[in-house]
Amino acid sequence: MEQFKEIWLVDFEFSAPSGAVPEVRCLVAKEYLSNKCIRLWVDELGGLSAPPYAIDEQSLLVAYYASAEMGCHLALGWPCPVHVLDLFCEFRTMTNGLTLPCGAGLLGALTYFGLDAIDSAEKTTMRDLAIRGGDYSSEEKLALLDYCESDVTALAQLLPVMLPHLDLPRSLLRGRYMKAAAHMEHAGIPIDVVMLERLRASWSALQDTLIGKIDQDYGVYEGHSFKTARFTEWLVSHAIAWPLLASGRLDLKDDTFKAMAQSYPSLGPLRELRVTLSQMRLAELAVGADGRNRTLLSAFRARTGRNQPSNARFVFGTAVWLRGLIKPRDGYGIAYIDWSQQEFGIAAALSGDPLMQEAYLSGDPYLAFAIQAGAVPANATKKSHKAEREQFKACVLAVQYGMGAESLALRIGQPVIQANVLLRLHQDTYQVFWRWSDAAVDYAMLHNKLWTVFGWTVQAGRDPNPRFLRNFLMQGNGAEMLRLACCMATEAGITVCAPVHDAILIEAPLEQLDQVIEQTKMIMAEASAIVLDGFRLNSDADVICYPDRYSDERGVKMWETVTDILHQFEQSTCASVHTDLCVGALKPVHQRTDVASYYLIENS
DNA sequence: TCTATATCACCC
DNA sequence: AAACGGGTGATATAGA
Repeated sequence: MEQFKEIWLVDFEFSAPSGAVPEVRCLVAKEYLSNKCIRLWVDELGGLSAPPYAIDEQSLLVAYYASAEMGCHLALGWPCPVHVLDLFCEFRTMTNGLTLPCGAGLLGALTYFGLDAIDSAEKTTMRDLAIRGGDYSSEEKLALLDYCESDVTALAQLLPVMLPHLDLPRSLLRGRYMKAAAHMEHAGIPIDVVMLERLRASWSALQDTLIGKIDQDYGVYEGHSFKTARFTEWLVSHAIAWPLLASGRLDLKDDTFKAMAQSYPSLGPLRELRVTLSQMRLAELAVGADGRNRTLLSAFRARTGRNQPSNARFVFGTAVWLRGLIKPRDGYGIAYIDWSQQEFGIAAALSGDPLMQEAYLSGDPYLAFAIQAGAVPANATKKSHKAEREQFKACVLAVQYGMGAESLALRIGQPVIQANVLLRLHQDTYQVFWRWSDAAVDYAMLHNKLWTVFGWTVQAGRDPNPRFLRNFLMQGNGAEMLRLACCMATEAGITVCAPVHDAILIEAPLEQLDQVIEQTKMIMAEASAIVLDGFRLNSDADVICYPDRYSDERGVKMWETVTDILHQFEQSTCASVHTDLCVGALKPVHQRTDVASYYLIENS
């Protein structure tokens, strides 16, 4: 800490409307060494082109949940500090895996260290005041500034208590990521808002249409709700025995439906309907007035250190077909760039298994594994041995999650004995990896913790899940790699729209797109080499140029289903409004009883 | 009618 | 007890 001449404890109050960048209300900054304090309301901040505190190489900014403070910097057009220490990140990694009585927020950290905390009711009141917006009386301004200062005071208490626990270079690396997170949260993902509005306008009617035709034959829906009681009646009247859960309720998993539909084909359409409706989730997608999907990434929220944005608000958390809403602005392109077989590569590098590394570097680890295991000839290709490759791929993924033979067998539709053979081949082929993996579990059981290369730590806790421990070093180090790549890319001035666990979405003007993609791929390779001590992972890019929209092959059918029905609606509306123009050209939607059944997706 | 719980489905 | 890692969230039903 001696390296810093100034240490600024900083807190902003702001509101963050859904999909928008933060609206700053006020700022309190206190210099830890001199106790100098700055309190400013937003009208005094707007004129500043940089923060009223030092942000150079010799200064440190300390905050709790610094992505918020950095987001305020960006909203104000201010540069970010060179060095950020985020006590939230540090508290998370110190206590990761423990159950905390008061959570991992500022109050939780204060409580954990036995420090005085303001009560959470007051916090809520003040937060509501910040969110309210509009005009503030001088009393309200004073109250909000006082509250803001109380959080800064809390930071001042927390810092000396936490400092002895910190590994500063690594802490600063996490702080660095909070800056990157703020940049990504600020950039957001470009959305086709016209299509979004069309979908929202017809959302309920779309579901009516989908349900309408199919449910005629079953009568198990009430409105948009599947009713178990009605389904039970239907089963009784058709003399079909249905699997039950331990609780005695019907087992309504899609897998069960799938299996039952094999025996009773009349169930097929109902299953398709249930699958389709389950993908109709759009509710809270957070899109700002400028058409960008912005939401809290919730950095370091997951036990593995991953980001954990809300699935409802974040377009990469919804059903894949809705990614069709992602569309670059005029003149721009976007690219989704992901590391190829990231976890396999991490396992190969960190375990030091030479055969696994060789398989990774071959470019097709799954096929390479099959060849190394002697299951296919050395000259086998993805085409010539498709089925075998699929099984070895499933086996690799199974191993990464600690899957057993029974589950793998179910997954690949093979007898358990075949799944056992595959798993045994993995153990025999990658012995070095298995020794490393076993050692990680043993270590965690003995010493109660594991950590990533940059010190993100998890406590095993009592009765830890050995499959979690086995997976942690791959997932946790994958998260490190992603964070580092996001830092490097945002610092290079690349517009990173979002991180997606093993991928990042970038945006650039069309004339620079190819170059930016190359640069990003280089950065991702570099980030992998830094995390994996020289081992470089490959990456693949999906490129989307205006006026195209993002499309994920897994969601194409559903996208077409929905947009086609949407067209029917809109044409029928058009027909009623402009009868002259449309007469004879269209049938009203209620006559198109084939629509729902025609467009429903097929069983996979 | 509201809330809690169980179950299920989605994402990487 | 189960045995697929990390998550969030919607929905149906049971219970207050």
